[in-house]
Amino acid sequence: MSSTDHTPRLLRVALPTPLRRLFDYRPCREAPACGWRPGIRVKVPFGRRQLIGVVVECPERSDVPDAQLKSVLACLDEAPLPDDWWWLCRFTARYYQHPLGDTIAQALPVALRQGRPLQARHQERWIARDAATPTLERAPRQAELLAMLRQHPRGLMTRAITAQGFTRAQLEGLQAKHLVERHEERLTATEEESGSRLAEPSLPLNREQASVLAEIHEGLERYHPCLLHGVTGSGKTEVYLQLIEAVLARGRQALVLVPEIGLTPQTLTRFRQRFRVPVVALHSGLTDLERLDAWDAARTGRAPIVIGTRSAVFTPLAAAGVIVIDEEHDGSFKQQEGLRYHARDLAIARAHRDNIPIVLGSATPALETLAQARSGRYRHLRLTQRANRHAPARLELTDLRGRHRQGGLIAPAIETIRQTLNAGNQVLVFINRRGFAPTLACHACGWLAECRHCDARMTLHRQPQELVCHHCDFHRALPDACPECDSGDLRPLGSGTERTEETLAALFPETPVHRIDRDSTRRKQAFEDILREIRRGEPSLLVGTQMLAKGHHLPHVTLVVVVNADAGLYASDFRALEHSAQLLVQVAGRAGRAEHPGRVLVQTLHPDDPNLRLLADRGYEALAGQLLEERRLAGLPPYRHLALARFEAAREEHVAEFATAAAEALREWLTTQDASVTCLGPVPAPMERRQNRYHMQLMLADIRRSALHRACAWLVQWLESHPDSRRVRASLDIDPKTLT
DNA sequence: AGCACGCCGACT
DNA sequence: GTCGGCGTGCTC
Repeated sequence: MSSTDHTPRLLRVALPTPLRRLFDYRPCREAPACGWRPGIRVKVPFGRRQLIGVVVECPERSDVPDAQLKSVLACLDEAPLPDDWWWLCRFTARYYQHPLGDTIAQALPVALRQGRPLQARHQERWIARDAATPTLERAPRQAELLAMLRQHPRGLMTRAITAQGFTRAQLEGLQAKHLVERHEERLTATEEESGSRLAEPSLPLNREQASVLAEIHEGLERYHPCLLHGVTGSGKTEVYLQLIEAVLARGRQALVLVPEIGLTPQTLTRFRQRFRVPVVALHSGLTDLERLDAWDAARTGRAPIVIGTRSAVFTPLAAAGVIVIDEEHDGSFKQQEGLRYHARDLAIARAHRDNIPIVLGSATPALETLAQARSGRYRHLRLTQRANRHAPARLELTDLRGRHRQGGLIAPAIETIRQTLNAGNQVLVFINRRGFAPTLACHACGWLAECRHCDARMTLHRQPQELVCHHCDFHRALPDACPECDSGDLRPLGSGTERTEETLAALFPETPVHRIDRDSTRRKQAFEDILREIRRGEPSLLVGTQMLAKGHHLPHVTLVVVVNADAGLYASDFRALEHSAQLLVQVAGRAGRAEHPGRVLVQTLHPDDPNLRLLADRGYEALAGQLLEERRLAGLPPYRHLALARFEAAREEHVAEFATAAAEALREWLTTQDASVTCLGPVPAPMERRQNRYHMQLMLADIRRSALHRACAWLVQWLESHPDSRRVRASLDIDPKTLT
C-alpha cells in the first residue's frame, strides 16, 4: 500500500488503561514488514511504566506538543492483528462506549496482551532415549521421571509431565544427561489425514430437523440470523452438527458459543467424536500459551471448529462460515463487570459483518430474540418433537399455602417422591438456594443474621457450620445466642439445598442422595463423578440448584420437584419472570428424557398466579407472548432500549452527590437536544450496600438506539471530566441484563 | 487503573 | 527520629 510505504510521523495508540483516550507516539526505527498500520502491537513508555498497545491510526499531527511525544520502544508484529478481530474490537468499544484500549485488552489472549509473538506456537514432547540407565541416586525425582517416560514410547507433553508433579528443571536435567530428547511439534493436530471429515456418521434427521436444516442451508452464503427454537430433547445439537458439516465442506470455519456451564466434556466429546478435524475448545483450564495457540489455530484456519464461552466471540477466524449460539437465552453470555458486553449481540454484529449465517438455539428463547423472530428479522425455526415421542412434561402447580413443610417439601410431594423411588426411578429436587437455610432467625426477638458489609441476610451453612454472605463471601461463626436479646432460641429460616438433602436422607434412608450445587462440586471432578453415578440408573435422589437445570442428560429421572417457584414471580426486576419461566422449563426438561414419561411438581404459594398458570397450561411461548405485550405497554426492552449508569463509592453521600449532579447535568443537556431520551433517578440500587460500598443508578431509555447512544456519550464525557469521578466510580451498562 | 509525590500518626 | 496512611495529579 503506497500510503504506508513511508514511515508516518505519528502513531496513535490504544493502551490498556481506563482512560478513554488514545496516545500519540513517534514510531521507532524498525517498522513492521507491512509498514505501520492500524492493528500493529507496540511496546511504549507510559509514565513510569511500559505498556503494550495497538496502533489505531497514523495521524499527520497531534494535539500534544512535540516535546511531550515519546517514541515507541518496539514493534511487536510484522503484520496487523486479524481484520475481523480488529473490527469487532472497534465495534464493541463504540457500542458499549468502553475505552478502546481496555476493550482490546479483554479481546486478546493474555499472552498477546503481554507482548508474546503471534506466530503459531510449537509445543514440546519429551521422549526417553534408548540408553543404559545411569545411576541417578542423587536425583531420585529425575529417576522417577525417566521411569515414567519409558512407559510412554511416543513421549509425553510438558503439560502432562508437570501435571504429575515433575518440574521443568528435572526434564532439563535429564536432557543434559542425554537421557531424554525434546521434540517440537504443532500443538493442535494438523489437517485431516483421510478424505472424510466425519469420524462417525451423522444421525438420521426427523422431518422437522431436516426441514429446519434445509432452511438454514438456503442462506449459507449470507447474513442469515435464525432462531432455532426447539423443546428439550428435540435434537438441536444434531442440527448444529450437520450444519457445521456443510460449512466445513465449503472450506469455512464454525464458531460455537455455549454457556459457561455448557462447555462440558460431554459437549466436546460429541463434537470430537463426530468430526475428524481439530475442535478447539476455549475453556478456563487452558494455560495462557494453550489459549494463544487456540487463538492462532482459529486465526490461521488450522482449527475448523472453535467452541467456547462468552469471550470466544472475540476469536478471529480465517474463513468464518457460521456462528452457533447454544442456549442463547443464557445469562452467562453477558459479562457483568467492566466491559459489560453481550456475546450474543456481538456475535450477531459479527455475523452481519462477515455476511454469514448465525443460529441462536434455545428451548426458551430470550424475549429479545423472540421479538426479532416474530418481527421477521430472524427466521423462526421450530423443533417441536422430542426424540422419545413423549410430550414434554406438564408443570403441575402444587399449593404450598398452610401446608407443613419438611426441608421445603409438603406431604403430597414427599409421597410422590416415595412412589417414584419405589418404581425404581430417580427424582430431581430443584431448589435454587445453596446452603442449609437462607438465614438464621431469633424466635424470641425476631433478629435476623445480616451481613456486616451488605444489605443482605447471611446464609446458614452446615458443611462447614457457619454463616456466609453470598454477595461478598464474608464468613462468620454461628452465634450461640441471639446478639440482640441473648436468647438461645435461634432457628434456621427456610430451606436450602443442604437442608433439603438432610431431610430427604432422613426420609429415605435406603436411597442415596446426591447434592449438586457450587459448594458440593467445588472439587474439580466432583460434578462429573456424581453425574456418572447418576447415569448408572440406580434409584436415587438428586438435590440441586440451577447447575442441574441446564443441559445435562439425566435419563432415569422421571420426577422433578421444584421446591419453590415463587422467587421470580414478584421480584422487582423486570426480567425476573422471564428468567423464572426459562428456569422452570429447563428444569422440567430434565424429567422423562428416556423411555419413561415424566412428572414435574411445582410447589408455589401462588397457584393462581396468572403468569404461572399460563406457563403451566400453555407453555413458554404463550407466556413469552404475554410478557412481550407487557413489555411493550411498559416501554421496556425489547421495545425500548436501556442504559444504566452505575455509581459506587465507599461513602454513601459521595455517591448520592455525584449521581444527582450527573442526572441534573444530563437532564439539562437533554432539554437542549430535543431528544426523547428519558432519564430516571438516580435511585439507590437494589441492595444499596454491597461489600461496604454504596450503589446508585441512573436509567436512560429511548426507542431509538442512536439517541440513547448520543446521550450516553455525552454523559460519559461529563462523568470523566468531573473532578468527583475520582472518588466515585461510575460505569455504563448498555442493554443491562437486570437493573440490579 | 497504576504509580508517584506529599504531608501527618505510631513504632524500630 | 523513620515507616506508612491514602489525598491528588499525571500518563502521549
